[in-house]
Parts: sequence; C-alpha cells; structure tokens
Amino acid sequence: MARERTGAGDAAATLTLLWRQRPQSQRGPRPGLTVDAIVAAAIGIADAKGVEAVTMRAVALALSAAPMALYTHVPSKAELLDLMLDSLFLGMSRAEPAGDGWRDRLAAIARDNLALYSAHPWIASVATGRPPLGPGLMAKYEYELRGFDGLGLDEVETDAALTFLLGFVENCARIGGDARARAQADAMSDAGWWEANAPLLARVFDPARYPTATRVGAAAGAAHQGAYGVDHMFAFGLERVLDGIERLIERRTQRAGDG
Amino acid sequence: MARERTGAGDAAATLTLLWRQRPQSQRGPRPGLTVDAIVAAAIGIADAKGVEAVTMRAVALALSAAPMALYTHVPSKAELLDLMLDSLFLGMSRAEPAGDGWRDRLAAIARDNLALYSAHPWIASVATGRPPLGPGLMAKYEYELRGFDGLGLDEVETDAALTFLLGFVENCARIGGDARARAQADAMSDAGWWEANAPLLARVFDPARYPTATRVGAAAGAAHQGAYGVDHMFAFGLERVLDGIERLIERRTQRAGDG
DNA sequence: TGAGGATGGCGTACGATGTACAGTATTTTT
DNA sequence: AAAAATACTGTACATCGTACGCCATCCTCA
Repeated sequence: MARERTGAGDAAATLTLLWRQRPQSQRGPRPGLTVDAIVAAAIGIADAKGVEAVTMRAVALALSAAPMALYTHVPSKAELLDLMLDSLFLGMSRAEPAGDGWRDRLAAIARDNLALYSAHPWIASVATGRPPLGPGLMAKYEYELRGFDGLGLDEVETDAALTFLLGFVENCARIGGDARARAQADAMSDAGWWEANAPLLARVFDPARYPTATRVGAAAGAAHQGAYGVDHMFAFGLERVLDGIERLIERRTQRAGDG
Repeated sequence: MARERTGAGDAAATLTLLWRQRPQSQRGPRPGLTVDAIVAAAIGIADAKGVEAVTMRAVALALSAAPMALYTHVPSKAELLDLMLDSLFLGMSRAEPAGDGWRDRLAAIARDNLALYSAHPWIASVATGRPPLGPGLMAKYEYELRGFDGLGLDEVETDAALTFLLGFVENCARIGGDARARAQADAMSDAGWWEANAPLLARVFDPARYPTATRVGAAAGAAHQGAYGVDHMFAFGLERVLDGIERLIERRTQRAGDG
C-alpha cells in the first residue's frame, strides 16, 4: 500500500554521503556498522521481499543492530533509498559496445536497464523524483551518453534522447513489476484475473457502447497472456523509440549537409 | 514518503463499485454519505494537498463524518483510489477530432492526457498497476482508440501504439509532478537546487573522469531551467513517439500494397 | 597516568496510518 | 409491536519513521 520516494533529505548531506566524503574521525568507539553494510542489507531485503519490507527495523535486524543505530550512519530512510539506487547504478554492466551501429548500441543500453529493473523490480517504484547524483549515476550517465557519439546530435538533443529512451524502459519496468507483484500477491496471474472477472465485467459492460474497445481489447488481451505481455511491449516500444530517434538523426544529418 | 497503489482489493467488489451496481436496499437508516461524495471529497483533498494527504481520517473530516463511516461505502483505501481515478477519466474531454490528420489526433490525445495529469498531478503516482476497469477508463479507451482509425494497424498494434503513447505521457507527467512537488516542499526550484549544490558537487565530481557527462549535463541543465524542462521534454518526446509510429504505419501500408 | 571530549550505539516513546471489532441508532418489513 | 437489515460511531491495535536522552567506548592532551 505504501510506496517510497527518494531525494527528500538535506541535499548537502546526501551528496557527501553518496560520494562517501565523510571525514572519519579517530575518537570514539569503532563503528560496528558501515554505510555500505547498511545499503547492502537494505538491497537484500528489497530484492527478497519488496521495498515495502525495507523498514528501518528490518534493516537493523538483518545487521543484528538496534533500529536507531542506523541513524548514526544514514540521516533518514530517504537517503538510504538514494544510496541503494546509486549503489546499483554503480554495479551495472559497462561493456564497451563493439560498434555494431547506433541502433544496436542504444538497444543494448535499453536492455541493460531493463535487466537492472528485472533483477531489482522495486527500483521502478523508487526511482522517481530527482535522481541521486552519486558516483553510480554519474558513471551510468557518462557510459550511456557515449552510445550517442557521432550521431550528429547536439548536447541538448543527446540528453533529451537518452532521457526519452530511459523513460520508456522505466515505464515498461514499472508495468512489468506491478504485474509480477500483483500475480504474487493474488497468487493469480493477470490472465487468470481476466478469466475470473470476465463474466462479471460482461454483466456491466455494454459492447455496443464501446465497439472499438471491445474489439481491440479482446485481441490485445489474447495476445498479452502471461508474462509475454511486457516482453512484447518492450520489443514493440523499443522499435518505435529507435525509429523516432532515427528520424531525428536523419534530419540533423541532412541539416548539417545543407549548412 | 509514502505512495499508494491501486487495484489491491477484491476484484468483484471493486467492479460492482466502479459501475455503481450495488443494489440499494430499503431497510435501515437513510445513507448520509454516498460513494460519489466520498470520491469527490478525496479528489478535492488530493488536488489541494497531494495524495499523501488523502487519509481516511481526512476524507471523513471533510464530510463531517467519522473515519470508520467511509467503510460502509468503500471497502478500503485501495478501492477509493480506483474510484478517484475512474471518476477523473470519465470527466475527460472527448471533443470529436476534426480530422486534421492522424498526427494531430494523437497529439491531441497526448495533450489531453497531459492536461489531466497537470490538473491532478497525484494521478501519476497512483495510476500504476492494473487500471480500474470502470466506465471512465472504458470511455477513455474507446475514444482514444478511435484516434487510430484508418491507419492500417491491426488490433494488437493499435493497442500497443496507444499504450506506448500514453506511457510516454505518463512518464512526462510523473517527472513534472515530482519536480513541482519538490519545488513546493523545498521552497526551492530545481534551478535553485542546482545552484545551491553545484559547488558541493564540484568538490566531489571529477570532470576529467566524466567528460561527456560534464559537457552534456551542463548544456542540458542550462536548457532545462525552470518549468520549461518538462515542456521541452514533452514536446521533444512527442515528436519522437509520433515519428516512431509513423514508421510503423508506413511499413504496414507498404505491406498491404504488396499483399 | 589520568581527565576530557567526541563519537557509536541503544531503549523508550510519540504521532500518524489503515482498519478490525463490537456496539448503537434508524428505518422497513413482518 | 417485534424483527431484521442497514448506517454509523468509538475504541483499540499493529506498524511505521524517527526525536530524544543515555551510556559505552576510544583518542587526545595535560
């Protein structure tokens, strides 16, 4: 029922935390906990039981510490979520793309992002808002921008195109993650849900009033049975995204030739 | 800190509620509350103070009722959110598009959806998950599918293209809504945030390590100052989306000519 | 060889949330 | 007039993030 947001804490504190710039003093007892350990434990819980299971109490329990002990290292839960995200960004694959052409490069970026969401479905429900400007995001941004090298787009266009591509992937991941979460919660797949509710819907729904919706909905529903739905959505959308970017590139190349 | 999800309740109960199919019996005291009144009050609170302010207690207070009185009419908060959404869908503009060509039709659909998100920014953070299969969504789906009439796409392609288009708009709305919410919470715009944190970031961030990110980020940051950022993102992305769909249409038309 | 001070960690407690449960009040039906 | 069904209310509970104050530990300086 509850969903979390990132980037809500004090900005300066968050930045120094993300870049691990806190000067470690000598006085005082040895820290038994570390930021990295806390982040790792939180990610583990999120992967295993979803974000809503990531409570300060649960994270502390996983580390055999008292709940309030976490606050020595992390200002609040919002910062913890930022740290979790950036940590995963930092760990993403950055294989040097073997210049297979820009379409393959961008498709690989999209697939890598989808894989990240797939491994950690909770990211899609947390990654909204201002992204954490940590080393992970920076490395990711740098790497992904390189995929646009030599396409003739200017800086603003490149950033917009990347944002467009990533937004598409995130949207797919969100829908896919929700579908999976629901299937788990209901112990019933989307297809099963439809079958269970079809007769009920038939009683209230007048096909004559919504002819197009009836026709298209039936065909789309049949085609999207099971987990195949999101895969198809991703494949279809990715082609549209790349075609759209291709048009932009063509126009820019043409303009450069004119000028 | 908390975000809500829809579609979590009992499916059959939700459907009868969405379509207002509950048989009203005669016995017992006159109802002082109605589903519509509850939904309207909840929407009012969400518009004024955000979804997180929509608590059962707050909605009840707005209706001068006790918190638990709501549960007579609405099974749970998840259903209430479903009802809020479907109610807004039902109220959307459905001007018959004056056949200006399919690009204008789809652009109008996108703009109408963006306007809805703009008037009720909280929708973007609630509209995840299985959509409420109520009269509002049905009417919306029917209307929007009509925008694809005569393009030569089959049913599955039409549904996929519409989902693609709407997903793009929702993503824009989510980012825009978050930016606005942050600006309100911090009493500081995104631009102001950047200025305040730039020196701090400069201390931890090594431009030599991320040359592309530095160059593109600076240009994109300058271009996206203020609220213009999301407008630009929407305009840019919409062109890409329509270009991508255009390619698909071209291919289908060509195939039909071949066959 | 202490004394002082900074720091890590903990126990308790508070306000907010959704909602279960057990009534009470009000109306129609028998 | 009694019974049954319905609308509403008051209280209570588990769970969450986290403010606050206390203690234990360790370095540093006298």
